[in-house]
Amino acid sequence: MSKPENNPSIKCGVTSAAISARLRGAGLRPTRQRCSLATLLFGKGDRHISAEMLHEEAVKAGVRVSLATIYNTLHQFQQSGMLRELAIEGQKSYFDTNISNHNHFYIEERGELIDIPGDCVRVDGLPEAPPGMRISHVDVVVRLVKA
Amino acid sequence: MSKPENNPSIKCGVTSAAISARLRGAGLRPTRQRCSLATLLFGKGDRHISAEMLHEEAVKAGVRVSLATIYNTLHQFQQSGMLRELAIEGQKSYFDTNISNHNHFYIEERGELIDIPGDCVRVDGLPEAPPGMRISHVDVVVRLVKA
DNA sequence: CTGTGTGCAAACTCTTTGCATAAGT
DNA sequence: ACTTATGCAAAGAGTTTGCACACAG
Repeated sequence: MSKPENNPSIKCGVTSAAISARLRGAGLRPTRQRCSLATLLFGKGDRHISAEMLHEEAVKAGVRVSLATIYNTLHQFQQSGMLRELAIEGQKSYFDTNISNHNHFYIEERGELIDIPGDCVRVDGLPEAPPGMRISHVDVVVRLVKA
Repeated sequence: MSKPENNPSIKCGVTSAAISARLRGAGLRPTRQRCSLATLLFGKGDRHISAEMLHEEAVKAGVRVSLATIYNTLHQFQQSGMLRELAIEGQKSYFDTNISNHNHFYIEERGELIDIPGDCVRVDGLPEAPPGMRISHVDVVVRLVKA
C-alpha cells in the first residue's frame, strides 16, 4: 500500500528498507521475523503457502522463528491485506501472496493449486446480496481430476 | 426371509424401505445407523451440515450413534454421490445434501451458508484443464460482509 | 525505558484409527 | 455363520493460547 520513496540506502535485490516501510504502513512493527517472512513470502512472485511450508522455508533460510509466530504473522499480514486466505476444503490453511482478482484450479488428488488469471473468468447472473450485506469477494475454484 | 423392514424401535419412519433401497443401490448395507442418518439428512430438504451438527441431531432424535460413525457415514455418502463436501475455509467440514449444480453465499462473520440456485450463475472464460486433467466441478463462493 | 513481539509448550478443535463387540444377510 | 459396521477411546494433524523473556522505538 505504501508508495516507494526514493531512498538512497536501498540496494538491489531484497530491500529491507522497502519491506520495513511496507510493514510500517500496515501498522506492523518491522521486527526481524516479520521482515524475514515478508521477504520469503513476497520475494518470489505469486505463491500459495501454508504455515508449515513457510516455517520450513524460514528454517532452511536460517531464520530463527517459531511456528506460533508464523501463524501470528500470516494472520496479521492477511488482516493488513498483504495476503489472502484461500478457501479450499481440508484442514490446512493456505495463503495466497497474490491479492489481485484471480481464481484457481485445484487438483484434489495432489492438493495442488494453480492460478487462473483474473481477467479470464467472468461470472454472470449473481443474485443481489441479502439486505444489510454486500459482496466482498467471489471465489471460483475449478476442481480437476484425472481425465 | 423377504422382510425389508428391520428393528421397529428405530425412527426410520414410513420411508425406511425407500431409504434402504437407496443405500443398497449405493452399495451400502442399510444398517440402523445409516438409515437413521439418511433420514435425518434427506428428510428436511437441502441442508448444510457438519459432523458435529448431525451427531447432535441424531442424539436428540434418540438415535444411538457415535461421532466416529457419523464421520464414516458422511464420507461414505459423499463417495456414493449422495452428499457433496463443501469447500469453505475453516477447520470444520460441511456437507451439502443438495448435490445438484448450485452455488453459495458465505457470511464469513457468522459462518453461515445460503444456497444460490444453480441456474442463476454463469461462469464464462474458464481456461482449459491442463493436459491429462478434466474439470470435475466449479465451485463459486460469494463472500458477504456487512454493508 | 516501555510496550509490543516472540518462543515455547501445552491446550484445543476437528478428524481419523485400531480393535473388540454388535448387527445385517 | 460369515462379513461388514459400529462404539469407544486414544492418537493424530493443524491451530491457538498464556506467560516469561527479548527486542524495537
